Amino acid sequence: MPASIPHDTLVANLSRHISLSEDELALFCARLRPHKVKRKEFLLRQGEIARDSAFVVSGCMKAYATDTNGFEHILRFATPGWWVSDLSSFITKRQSQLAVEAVRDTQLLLLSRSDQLELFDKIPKLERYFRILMENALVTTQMRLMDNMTLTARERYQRFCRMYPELVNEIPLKLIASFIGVTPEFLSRIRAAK
Amino acid sequence: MPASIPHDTLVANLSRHISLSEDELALFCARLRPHKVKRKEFLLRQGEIARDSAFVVSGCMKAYATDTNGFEHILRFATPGWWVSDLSSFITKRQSQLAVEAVRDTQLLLLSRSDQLELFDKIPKLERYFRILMENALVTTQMRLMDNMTLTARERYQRFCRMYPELVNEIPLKLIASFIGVTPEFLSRIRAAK
DNA sequence: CCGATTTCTTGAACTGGGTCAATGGAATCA
DNA sequence: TGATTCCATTGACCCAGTTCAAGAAATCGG
Repeated sequence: MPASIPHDTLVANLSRHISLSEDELALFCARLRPHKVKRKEFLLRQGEIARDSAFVVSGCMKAYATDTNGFEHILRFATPGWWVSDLSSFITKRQSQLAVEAVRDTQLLLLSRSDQLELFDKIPKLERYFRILMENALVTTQMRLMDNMTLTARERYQRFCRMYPELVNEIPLKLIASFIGVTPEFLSRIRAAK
Repeated sequence: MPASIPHDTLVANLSRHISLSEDELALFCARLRPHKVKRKEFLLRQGEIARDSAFVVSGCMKAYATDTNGFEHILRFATPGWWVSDLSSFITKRQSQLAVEAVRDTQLLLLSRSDQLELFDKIPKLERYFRILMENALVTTQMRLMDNMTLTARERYQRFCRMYPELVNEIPLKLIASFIGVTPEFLSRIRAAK
C-alpha cells in the first residue's frame, strides 16, 4: 500500500513533534480527505460552520474577517505545513466570523472535528501533536498582537518581510497591507520611502 | 488527608473539561506549589526564564511587555480561574519578553514545565485539559487581535467593559488604557465624551 | 493576444489618537 | 496626619496613517 504524496508532507510535519507506529499512522491518514481549491475559491465563508480543519500541502490560504465597512482584515496566511480553519467555529460549531479562501491554487488535507476527537481517544500521541500545535500557534498570535500594539506600520512591514519572505513578492500588496493593518495606499508609500 | 482550599478552585476548573480519578488528582495536586504575591510583586520579570505556569486562585495578575520607549503594553489580565505565564519562555526556556506582575494581592498555584510534561505522560487526560485550554486561549487571542485591527478605541473600551466587568472599577484606568492600546489621556477623553 | 479587471502609485486634504505640560485628587505609608 | 507617590483630567498642538480621487501598470481569463 503506497503512501500518497500529499500525506507525506503531513507525516513529515507530524514526525517533527511525535512518532507514530505504522498502524497509528494508517488510522490517522484514513481520516484525512484530500481537497483542492483554486485561487479565490473558499474553504469556508463567513457565517458558515467550520466542519474541517485543513492542512496546507501546497499553495496558500488566507483567513480573514470583513468589517462593517466591507474591508478585509487578514488574521493569518497559511502556507505549506500549516493548519488553517476558523478555530472558534471548528470547536464550538457556531457561525464563523472568518472566511478561509485560497490566495492561489492550493492542495489541502481536511480533518473534521469529530474525526479529530475520535482520533485523540485512539491515539493519545496525536492529541499531543495538536496540543503542541496549539501552544505554538498561541505564542505566534500573542507575538503578533504585541507587535501590533508596539510597532509602527513600517516596522510591521519589515517584520512581515522577514517572516514571510516567500510571500512578499508573490502575493498582491493589498493582502500584505490587510495583514499588517494599514491601507494599501499607505503601504505603497512605506515602500516608496524605503 | 483533607484537600486544601486553593486546590479546590483548580479542581473545579479541571472538572469542567475532564474527569480524573482520585489517584490522578492526587498525583497532579502534588506537583502544584501554592505561592502568594503581593500587589506590584513579580512572578516573572522581562529577561528571566519562565520556569512556571501559574493558576490564579484569587486576585489578579497582568502579563505585559515594555517597549523601547518604556511604555507598558498589557497582553492580558489573569483573574481567578485562568492560567498565566510567558508561554513562549515557558515552552522554549528562552528569555521572556513579558513580565508577569500582581495587580493586587494574589494567590497562585505554580506548575513547572518539566512537571507538566511528566504529568502528560502519566495522565493523558491532563494533556487533554491543557490542549483544550490552549485551544480556548488561542480563540480568545485571535479575537482580540481582530478587534484591535477592526475596532476604534472607543469600541475596544466598550468591549473591555463587557468582558471584564469585575475589573473596570477596580483597577487603575491606565491599565485599561494599556490593555486596549491607547494612552491614558485618550481613554480619559473617551470616557468624558460618553 | 486582447480587453477587462485588478493592482500599484501619487497627490492633497483630513482625523483619530498621541505628546507634552499643568493641575487637582486619591491612595499609601511613615 | 501629613508627605509622597501615583492617578485622572484637560488644553493646545502634532503626526502617523486614512480617505478620496485619478492615472498608470500589471495580470488574467478567454
